[in-house]
Formats: sequence, structure tokens, C-alpha cells
Amino acid sequence: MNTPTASRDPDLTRERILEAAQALFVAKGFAAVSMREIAARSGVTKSLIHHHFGTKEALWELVKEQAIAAYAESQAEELRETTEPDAELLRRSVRNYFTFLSEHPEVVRLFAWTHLDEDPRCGHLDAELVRLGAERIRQAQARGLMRPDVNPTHVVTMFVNGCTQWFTARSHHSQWPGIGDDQEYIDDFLKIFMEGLLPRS
Amino acid sequence: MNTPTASRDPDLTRERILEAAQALFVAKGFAAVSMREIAARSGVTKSLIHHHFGTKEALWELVKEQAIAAYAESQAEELRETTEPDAELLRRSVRNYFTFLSEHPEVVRLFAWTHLDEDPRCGHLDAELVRLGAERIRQAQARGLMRPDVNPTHVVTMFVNGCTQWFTARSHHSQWPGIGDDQEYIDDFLKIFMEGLLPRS
DNA sequence: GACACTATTGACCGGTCGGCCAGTTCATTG
DNA sequence: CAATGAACTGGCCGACCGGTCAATAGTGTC
Repeated sequence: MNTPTASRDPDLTRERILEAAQALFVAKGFAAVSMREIAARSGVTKSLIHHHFGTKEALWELVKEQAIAAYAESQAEELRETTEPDAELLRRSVRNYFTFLSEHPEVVRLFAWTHLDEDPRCGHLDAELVRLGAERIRQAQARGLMRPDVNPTHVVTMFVNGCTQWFTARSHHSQWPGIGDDQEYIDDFLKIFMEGLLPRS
Repeated sequence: MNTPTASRDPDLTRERILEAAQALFVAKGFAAVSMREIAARSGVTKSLIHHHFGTKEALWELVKEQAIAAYAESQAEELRETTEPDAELLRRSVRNYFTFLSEHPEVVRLFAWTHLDEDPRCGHLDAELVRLGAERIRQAQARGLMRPDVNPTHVVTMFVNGCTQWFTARSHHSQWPGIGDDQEYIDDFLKIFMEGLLPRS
């Protein structure tokens, strides 16, 4: 029988441990989480976590890799749709990126932890994605649809930063007077960003 | 005599402890730093740190407050110069903000840690600064110098985010192909940002 | 039904943690 | 020159840390 009894299901166990570890690491970071906490939350023994994943570091790396993989896959899918590289495509890409982050706060926080660790791996993982995005900007520039006097990679960086930091620093600027919600912010961001990218008349 | 001997100078001692604590907290965050590390780095006993600052949490809060205060003071000084609120003022403000962050990486990192702690205090500390900045944008809009169809607070948020995340996520996008240095990035950022803020013809 | 294998447990290890406290040293005050 | 109080030290506490290990309990195979 390939349906394991409820009492012993290593795959499910691994999954439960990973879920608990992700939730705790996302909330408190690597150093502030103990293996005992993860064990308690996932309902297994600490020893069992070591049995399945080795060290605490290895578990942390796995959690990060999962999040980065989810991010990379989502963005790769986005870029796979080969449309004419024009302003409309860029506007849609920004909106999709923004929506993805809003729906995956765990990715946002794990990225933030990773940045503070100065772990460069997530950088060269999406380098290819950025290269593709920048290439499309370059094409749009060549066709006269966007101003040619800005570095295409900086255009990508600017929109990624504008979206990411909105969610990362939410607790910060949510208290600023007059600030709007997600939709209002990204709408204003796109107004300024897209208008600023147009070629000068 | 009011010049204390070198052997016993509580003010200097406090300062040395604060310096060591800041360096370590900035580099590794609260949870990953031990009181013993801070003691070793500042050349005093662990007990003495407790004597001067109480608990580890209190020391952490003090380090954060110092950084936020340095930031707030720098920006308040910037806004105190009452010039005509036009596009040039905004451009200069962005450059100054960007330069400040590049010269104070410890502030950038402490802000990032604070965001992950979801500590809202830094948000309502600079709320007044943001209010002032947004007010100037509003005036420029009223005079027809900037497009009126964007939330002034979002304009401030957008430039703050664009600058902050550049330094926070440096280890990330420094590996992206074709990325430029600080000056090249902020130049391109300003090209797009300032152009996008102009009123439509 | 015997066997091998792995998931799972609980006890245990050496080490580090933040904090406390009794005692000592020093500078100032009257 | 006491004496008061703050600066400062070293040792200690109980709790918790990540990790190991031998033993147990199921699971699938011949």
C-alpha cells in the first residue's frame, strides 16, 4: 500500500517541519529562532528535524531556497510571454511584480533577511531575469518608445526597488500622514515612472 | 580636577560600549550578538555594560534611537533651508538624502533591522519630516510646477524607497549585469523621477 | 514470519546565554 | 582624612542552545 498511515509519513513530516521553520524564520530571522521552537510548532522532536535536515543552517538555507525558487519561477513565467517590448508590457510587468510581492509577504521578508546577511546568492539567481528585463527595455529604447539616455538595468532596478521597499518598510511608512493603500501607491508610482520613461518631445 | 584620569572615565566608557554595540548590532542584528561579544570589543566587563545600560534590549533600543536621531536631525536640517519649493529643490533633496545614506551605512542597516522587527517607532518619528516634504510638493503642484494628479506623500515615499533600497539590497543587485555605481544609479533615477513629475503639456 | 531499513523518540552532552551579586577600586565631598 | 557613592570586576546562576546517540517502533521486502 502506498498510502502511509497517519502515524508515520516522512514526506508529510518534512513538509510540516518546513512550514513551521519558514513561518518562524520569516517572523524572527535565523538567529532568534531555536530548533526547539520549530520542533514544538511542527509537532515533532528536535532530533527528528536533525534527522531530516541536518543542521539548523541547512534548514535555513532550504527555506530561503524555496522562497527564492518561488520568486524566480513566478518571474520567469512572466517573462516567458513574449510580447512586443513596449511601455504597456513594462507597466504590466510592474503591476504583476507588485502583486506577487503583496501576495507573498514571506518572500519579501526572507529577501530582507538575506540582504542583511549579505548573502549574494539570491542576486546571481535572478541576474538572468534582470538581464532579460533590461534587454526588453533596450529594445523599446531602440524603437524610440522609451528615452534612450538611461541604463536599462537601472530602469529594472528602480521598479524592483520601488515595489520591494514598499512592502519591506510598510511598518515604517504606514504611519506617514496622507499615505495611501497598495493600489493607490502603485498607481502613483506607475504614473511617475512610466511618464518619466517616455522619450522627450 | 574635572579631567578624569585615563583609568576611569565613565563617559568615555559608555561611549566605547555604545560604539562596540552599534558596530556589532549593525553587522549581525540583535539576536546574533551576545553581551560577551560587546564586552570583549569595548574592552570592558559584561557586568559593566549592565551597570551602565541595564539589559541587552535597552542597549539595542539606545543604539537604534541614536541612529534614528542622526537621520532625523540630518533631514530636519535639510528641510530647514526654506527655499522656493520647485523641482530643483526636490532634485537637491533627493541627492542629499542619497548621499546621506551612502555616508551612513549603519543607519541603513539599522533601519532594515527595525523594519523586520516591525518596530513602528521610526515611522512616526519621521512622519513630521514626510509631512513637510509632502507639503512642499503640494505647493509646487499648486503653482503648476509639478503634475497635480499624484499623492504628494507617495512622491516622497517613492524617492525614499528608491534611495533606501539601493543601499539595503546592494549585495543583491550589485551582481546584476550592467548595473552602475551609486552616481550612475541616482542620476538615472533622477532623470526618470523628475521627468515623470513634470506636468503634462 | 524474519529481516533490513528508516522514521522517531527521549535522554544527554558541552557550551553559551543574559543577568545578578558580593566585593573591590577609585574619585569626590565635607 | 574619613566616608560616601559610583565605577568596575570576577564569579556564579539557571536556562537555553545546537547537536549526538543509543534505543524503539513502525514499514516494506523476500
